[in-house]
Amino acid sequence: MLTIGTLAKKTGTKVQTIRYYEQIGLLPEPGRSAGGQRRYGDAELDRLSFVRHARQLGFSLDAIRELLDLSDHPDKSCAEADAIARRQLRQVEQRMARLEALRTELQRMVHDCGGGQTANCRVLEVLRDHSECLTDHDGIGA
Amino acid sequence: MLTIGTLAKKTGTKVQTIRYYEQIGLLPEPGRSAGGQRRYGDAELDRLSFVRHARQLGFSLDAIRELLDLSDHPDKSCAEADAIARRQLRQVEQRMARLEALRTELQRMVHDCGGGQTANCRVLEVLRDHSECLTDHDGIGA
DNA sequence: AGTACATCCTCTAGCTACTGTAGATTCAAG
DNA sequence: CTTGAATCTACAGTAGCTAGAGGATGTACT
Repeated sequence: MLTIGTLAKKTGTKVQTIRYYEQIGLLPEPGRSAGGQRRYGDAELDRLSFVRHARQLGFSLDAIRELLDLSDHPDKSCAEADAIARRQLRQVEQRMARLEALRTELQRMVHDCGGGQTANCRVLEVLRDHSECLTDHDGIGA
Repeated sequence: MLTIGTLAKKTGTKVQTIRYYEQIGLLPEPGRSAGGQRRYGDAELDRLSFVRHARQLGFSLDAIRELLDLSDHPDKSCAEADAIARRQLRQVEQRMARLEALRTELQRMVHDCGGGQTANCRVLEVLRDHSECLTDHDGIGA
């Protein structure tokens, strides 16, 4: 039986995050010690590892909820899990494309910066006037 | 003189977002009409455009605050603005590297999915067992 | 002048995915 | 039996907005 701290260490999760996952129903309520502290078994360890791994791959908690549900029903079709992963892949590719454009623009900004005074700073100039951009970036950072 | 709605349209910002920027001190309090509605001039339009453009390039509101401050003092050294932009560029490059790893992993997941039952679904298997990953992805989505 | 309707106002709450804090309790080692 | 680390609950806070309620204002038309 694992304490919440040990589980946290084993999965690279913060203790509070585990309690948060329990609160939002992503993890089941675990058993408790006589004194009321949470005690976990291997099933919970596996489930939390699954969640963390999916988070590292960028899946949202909602998507993970769906994946866990699929994982709990081995007779269901694989198609749904595949669809979720494909959706995730598309998102990742979109983010990469946006970042690519941002990188180009930022590189140009810092490259052109002569290091003089802000009055004619390239960085600020570009920010002031979008028309100076060579790329059409449209998304926010992510 | 522009109403908040017109300013919103011209800058591609939501009305609430403009009020939010004002609230957190990113935009100055504008003048008001007799009835108490906000009225904006060209200075505000420029400032908001600057903010939006920087946001599109992924700068945080805190970084934008710094950049605006530099922009307000044309005699200051350009070095700070350059440093902020370089920091941003580094972040973008880090995010890209992480996404690259995630994309590889996701591609492998969906490619290997045979479309059978979830019991032997490749997607779920990979999520269950990190050791099946070829890449070491460590960041969350962004 | 009256009326209809879009836009505006303030205020509050909600979103994602956590993270941090305070004050009290429990556990394990010596 | 004490000490100190870990745990408990509950609540507040983070970024960067977004949405809604309930009411006031602005403008165009008759």
